[in-house]
Amino acid sequence: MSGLTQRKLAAAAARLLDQGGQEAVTMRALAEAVGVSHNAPYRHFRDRSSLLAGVAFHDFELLSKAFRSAAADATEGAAALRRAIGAFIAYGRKHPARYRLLFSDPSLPAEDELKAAAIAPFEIFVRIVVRCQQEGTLPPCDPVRLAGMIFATAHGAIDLEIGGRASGAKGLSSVTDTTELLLRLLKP
Amino acid sequence: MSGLTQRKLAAAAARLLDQGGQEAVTMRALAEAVGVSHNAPYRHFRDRSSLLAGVAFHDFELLSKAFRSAAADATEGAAALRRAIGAFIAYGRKHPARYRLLFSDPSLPAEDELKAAAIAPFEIFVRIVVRCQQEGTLPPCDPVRLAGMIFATAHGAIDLEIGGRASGAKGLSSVTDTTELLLRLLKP
DNA sequence: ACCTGAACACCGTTCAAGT
DNA sequence: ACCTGAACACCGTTCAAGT
Repeated sequence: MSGLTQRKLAAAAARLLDQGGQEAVTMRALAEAVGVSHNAPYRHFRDRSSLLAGVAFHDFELLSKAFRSAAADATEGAAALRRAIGAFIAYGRKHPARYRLLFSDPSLPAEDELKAAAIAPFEIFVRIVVRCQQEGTLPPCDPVRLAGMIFATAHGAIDLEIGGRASGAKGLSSVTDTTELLLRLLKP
Repeated sequence: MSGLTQRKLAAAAARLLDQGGQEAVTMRALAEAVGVSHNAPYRHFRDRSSLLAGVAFHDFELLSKAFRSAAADATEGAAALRRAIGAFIAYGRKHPARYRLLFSDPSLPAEDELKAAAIAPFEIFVRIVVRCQQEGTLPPCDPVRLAGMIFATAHGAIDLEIGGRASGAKGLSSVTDTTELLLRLLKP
């Protein structure tokens, strides 16, 4: 697991996702990008689906790191929450195809290792929400549900934007606007 | 436009989406489902992408109708809002692949006719939000932004659920829970 | 006008064979 | 152990030809 060639392949797949989206990630384009024969990737990944799972695993850890930094760098919970949401939005905008792979694509395999990596960022997010509740900047209620709700709003706004569904007429012109409005109205 | 065979093809495509998701909708499977040669669909749709656009157009109108019914059948704005959100959730759960096609898929073409159909349900949704504001069951602020925010939350929760990202640990076990929590916390 | 079969350039994946 | 070329069963799409 995770030998050098394997990591090189996953990195190349991430690049293909950024450049041309899901459909650009063909096993053959990947092989060519790395400079091997069209079927060599099968030595390192069972199939296309588990290659994408490898990219997703890496990126979930990346987001965990970003959320941890947000929590550590801010002195107040409210600031930590805004930084975490900001990192989430920035990732979605910079890497739309990878974002969808992580948070939307229903074909992503449900392996235990990947599921654990997927839950990690959310758990950090919950801890930030708890801090806000202790500070009194978020209402007192079940923190997991509250975090889930805020997370769903951010995800929905990001997904609508990168899917091109957030025309001005929809009041979703800015993802930051949407999440800011939510946080403002949630203030107790 | 919209001859009999064309509508039969779009209906068959919707069925394929429901049964096997995006990847099951191949021009060849579609042709077989309707009983014509593998390239006959090209007489009615420019390509696969515009076939999917045809399905999306039909479903946007379906949702507009559902939202209009929600608005008409309820005597109070708050009830209308819950019915509209309920219809939105029910559609997403019953037709996940079609839901993603309408609200997530970035490859959906950006034709004017389709964009108009896509905005229609949201405009009805905004009017319901305005009614809630007049009743005092939603806070007074820019209604389009508020509607956009509620819509984003519902979409995010639905998308996470049909993508299999809403394990219990995420506090997103029930989409209805998430939207209910939002509406409860938004009550002025 | 509408449909057909053949064809082209792609795919993912497998397999026997090489070093 | 790792890579290769050939092959298979699929795709979307085009085109010349039929009625």
